[in-house]
Amino acid sequence: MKKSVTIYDISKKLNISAATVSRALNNHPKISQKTKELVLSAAKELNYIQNTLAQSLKSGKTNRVGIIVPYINSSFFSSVIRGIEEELTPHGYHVIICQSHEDVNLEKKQLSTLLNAQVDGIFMSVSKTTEDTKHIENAKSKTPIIFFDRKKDIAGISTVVIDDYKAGYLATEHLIEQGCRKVCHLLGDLRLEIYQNRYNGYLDALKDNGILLNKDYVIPIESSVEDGIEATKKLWKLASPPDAIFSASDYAALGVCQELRNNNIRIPQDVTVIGFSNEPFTQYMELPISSVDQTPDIMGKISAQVFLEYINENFSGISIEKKVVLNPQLYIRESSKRK
Amino acid sequence: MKKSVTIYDISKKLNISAATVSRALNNHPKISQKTKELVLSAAKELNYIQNTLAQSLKSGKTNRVGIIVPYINSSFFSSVIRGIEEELTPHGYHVIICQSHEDVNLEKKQLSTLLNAQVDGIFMSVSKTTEDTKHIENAKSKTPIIFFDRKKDIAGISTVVIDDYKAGYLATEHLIEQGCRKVCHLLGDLRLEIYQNRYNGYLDALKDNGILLNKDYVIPIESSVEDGIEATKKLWKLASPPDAIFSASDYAALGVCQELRNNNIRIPQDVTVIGFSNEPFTQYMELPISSVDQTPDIMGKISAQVFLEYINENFSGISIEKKVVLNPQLYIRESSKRK
DNA sequence: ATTACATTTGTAATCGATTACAAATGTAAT
DNA sequence: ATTACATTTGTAATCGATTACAAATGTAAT
Repeated sequence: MKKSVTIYDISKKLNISAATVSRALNNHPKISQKTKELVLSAAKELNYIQNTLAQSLKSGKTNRVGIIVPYINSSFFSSVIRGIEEELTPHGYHVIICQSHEDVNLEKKQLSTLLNAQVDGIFMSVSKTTEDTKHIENAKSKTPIIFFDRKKDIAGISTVVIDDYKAGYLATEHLIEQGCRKVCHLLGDLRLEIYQNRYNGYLDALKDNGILLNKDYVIPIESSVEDGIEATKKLWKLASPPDAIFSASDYAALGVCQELRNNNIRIPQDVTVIGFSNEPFTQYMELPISSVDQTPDIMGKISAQVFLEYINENFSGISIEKKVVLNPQLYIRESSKRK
Repeated sequence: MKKSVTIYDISKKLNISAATVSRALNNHPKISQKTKELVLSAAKELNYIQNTLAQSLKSGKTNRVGIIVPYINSSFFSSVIRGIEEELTPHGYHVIICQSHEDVNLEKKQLSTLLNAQVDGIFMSVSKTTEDTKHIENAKSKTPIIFFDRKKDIAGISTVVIDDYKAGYLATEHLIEQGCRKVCHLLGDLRLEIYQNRYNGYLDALKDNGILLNKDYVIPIESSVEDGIEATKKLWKLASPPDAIFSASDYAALGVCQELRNNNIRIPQDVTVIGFSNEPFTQYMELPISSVDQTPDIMGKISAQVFLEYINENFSGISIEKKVVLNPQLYIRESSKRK
């Protein structure tokens, strides 16, 4: 380690006290203009870098927030992150991004790393394997936490999510409106609320349109191309294959489309397909895939705003948890457009 | 801010000194087993969290490294990040991810934020707009820096890259081997070395195969679907349109395929296409697109190893910069396979 | 009981920056 | 020159954890 330049080095050089240097660097009003200029130029000359560790230790504020997501390489999560960044950067915060890789143990580790790093707040979307939430409830007493998208019901934690129920309802209703009656659903991992809600939306849309649920038409999947292919194979072994597929995952919807094409089943004439998340590839396909957009940029921005409000409220002693629910946006493309 | 529990709280509770508490928590050999157990259980009871700010301030080591990438939502960069993480996490490091969004000013900011955060090292891939590198040379004297993929030539900075020249050469050669003679190149931003190298590989592969360069066949693009479409339009206005396209970007290659399909030009019969980066969508297309894989996971892992070696060497006083060059991998798919 | 030594714990300084309070210096009026 | 006040700077404690060195305590032999 290179020994770093401190305010003492500056103070020695200028024959003034470290306190004065500190004040000059922070543009304290009671320091004369002349001294400020001297200090600033000396700091530049010595290539001084403020040690934020020491500063944060003193102030109890790090101006750092943490974000824990299952993984960063999806359009959805990286867009939320960008939204949070864009909202917080102007307020002087900087963002630490951690991945849980869908593993609750890693999530615990990341959480405690962030707490150790004394972040001023944590944004998180829980992993699939997060069932017990003690680690989160525990962290809550140390620093404000905000859930986005994938939440757990914990008192005192604000949440920003989309209306997954409505999204599931609208997607299903859209397929029915295209003339489909045998609508099936590729169901996401029920350990996550979002998938339960999308499923509930699907169920109610069927009911409201007088369609009886066929349990064979509900197939649990992971969010992968392979699972989409497998699900399709299963469905077309049924006596009566479906004429519409609402997938809780874009990747699975992609697998569906591949498998249908391989079997010369036409989309959307024979089967309509809609996915979820509006991943960029859905619009790039030769046959663009319909999908539900979760407005991740807005989700990020609003999460950040909720955090900032919390920080301010907390100074004045108030502190109410917020529950923000955003509207999903359907993107209807060729895969489900029969007109 | 909630006031945090410190070792003093524990020491008061147990009527021992803070020094003993500190030693017990760090499993110091000269502390009796009984005391260690007492301290550990008291710490648990009080919900004690070690303040790494104070610890790092004392030790001069933060066990934190920074990564600066242009953006995180590409398969390439998120895979490199994951590679670095997987290699460093077992060594107790944790990773701060920053995005420059291709903006040198933001890059400067992120760099100084990381320096202020006293990271033990910085991994970076420079932005497109980084021409002047003073900020990086400056940072170099504060903390070890490692370039991956997008580097600048700065003495004393280790680099881990793929052989982009070879990649360009192999991709072009592959298209020629398929029987194509009118091979064109969608050229990336020349402010980045990687694109210059890919271009040079293209040029030499042409030359070695006795094909004269047609300057109309080299079209500068940004890495986007739109630019791929535009480039294709330009190319097919030529008297003699190409029969092969080597794109320095997968997204542009995708645009090419879309535009060709819209004009009923067959791939690979009429035109062969190969992209670059092996983004997941290339294999998911109905007509899968050939691409060059940059082995980002390996790039990440090796970058991390170079860092760890540096840290160790530095303790023994040695310090040699390393230049690692990885081999690109061609993934030949339908878009360029004429057999 | 005394001594010699090993084991365990405490004292106090330190990392770098901040800030309440005190002290020093400057300014203007008499 | 003295006084009263304003402006500027310094002293010293502090944030939380670590550690060299010193001190205290325990153990075993005489």
